Amino acid sequence: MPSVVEQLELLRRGTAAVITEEELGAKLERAVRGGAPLRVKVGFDPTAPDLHLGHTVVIQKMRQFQELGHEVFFVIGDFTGMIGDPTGKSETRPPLTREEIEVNARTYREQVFRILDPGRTRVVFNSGWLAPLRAEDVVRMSAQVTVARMLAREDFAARYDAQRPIHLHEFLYPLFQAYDSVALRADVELGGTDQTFNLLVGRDLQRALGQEPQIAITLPILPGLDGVQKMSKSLGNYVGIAEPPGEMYGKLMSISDELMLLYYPLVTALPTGEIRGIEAGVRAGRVHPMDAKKRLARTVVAQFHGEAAAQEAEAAFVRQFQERQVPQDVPRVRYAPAGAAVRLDHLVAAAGIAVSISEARRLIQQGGIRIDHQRVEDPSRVLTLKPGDEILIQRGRREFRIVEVVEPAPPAGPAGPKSP
RNA sequence: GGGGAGGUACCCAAGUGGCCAAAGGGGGCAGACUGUAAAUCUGCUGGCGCACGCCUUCGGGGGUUCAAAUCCUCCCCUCCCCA
Repeated sequence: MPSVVEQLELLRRGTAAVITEEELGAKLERAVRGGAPLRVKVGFDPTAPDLHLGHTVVIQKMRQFQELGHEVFFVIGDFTGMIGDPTGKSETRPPLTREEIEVNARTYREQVFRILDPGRTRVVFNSGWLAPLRAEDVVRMSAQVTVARMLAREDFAARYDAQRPIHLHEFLYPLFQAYDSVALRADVELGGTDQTFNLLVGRDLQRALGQEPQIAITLPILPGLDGVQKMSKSLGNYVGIAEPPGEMYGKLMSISDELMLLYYPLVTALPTGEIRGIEAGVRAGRVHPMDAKKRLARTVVAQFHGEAAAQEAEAAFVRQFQERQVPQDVPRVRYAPAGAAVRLDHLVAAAGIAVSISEARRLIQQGGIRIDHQRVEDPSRVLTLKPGDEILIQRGRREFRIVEVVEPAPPAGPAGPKSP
């Protein structure tokens, strides 16, 4: 195990706060001497079926602990998931069902080992110790925190001020999370800066129950692709770590230059010096921001899919968006028209590229649709189709669909239910 | 337990009998500009019909009216103040 100084140096990197560094040093000191590795805990709500880049900021820190020889506990909050973490939320979350939690937990597990070392990760479910708690235990825990302190939390305060509901059980969330630390005898808990309060409650509860308090390490929250709100699945501004390389690459290329510079230190493992160099180059105009962004996208894709896939994603990106070529893997849709004559708007809707005929009409009228590379403007235009025809439909710049015309369906009617 | 304020489309929010498929903003989509940038500008943003037409939608049910998001009634939900 590396020296305390070396460990501290690495672990401190990229963090928002370490509460407290002295205590962390002391714990590391003991670990180095006695050899007992630190017990590092991170909790995840099994709400999002997809892990995204935002999660990886924390997961990469977990990985560092592992590399230093410590033990990492990946806590799946299957019990607390039924409450729903109110952190940062402007309203009560709907509770998850047992089944949803199980499905989500499984996907979590699959995804997290793209980064973590399975050999040094203990995946645990907090229902294991939370479900058996007695009312008495809950009462005792609740006595540790005052309502005023809860209301000091910005998210709760905001809701309170806005006269929005805050349900009593939401107050229990930080407590239960804190109890996870007690149950695991955690030495360290990691989380985003929005978790600060919860992590601190963990320290309080441990102290109250006679344990040495954990070190709370917070990491910056990764902004979403919009650059405004934090990255989250439900806001749709995310890059999932299980997404195909092309998707990932494309999403990263669409972010603003400012955001790109912010992403570099948070989502890549590139050496600090190198990142500084890129930033300086961009700011001085020596490096074209687009090239810097391509590098970011390539680096991230390579992290999850390998170097080859990253190269391929970049090549495909250049072909499709810079050279304006049609991508190779255009989804194909079979279409059985009711007759030989088909109106454009119907065709576009049937291809699944517009959600309704009305939407198709609007898109066409606005010049957003190309048929076989030709922009079309009259939604009422009639095409004559025969089985075997193939039509390339393009919506905007990034959506393509190839419609294969097949034998007209029997009487039933047109309707082109397409494959997913 | 008493008093008061509310529930409008994806979100926020106007609208208090017909001119309301419902102002405005956000978000989203498309177009222009570009580096798929971002920012900005323009258009669109319930469904079905080519269309001035029809259908569904203002917490839920029932009612008044030629006509309801708007009036009445019952129910559900939220917030505030007092106890």
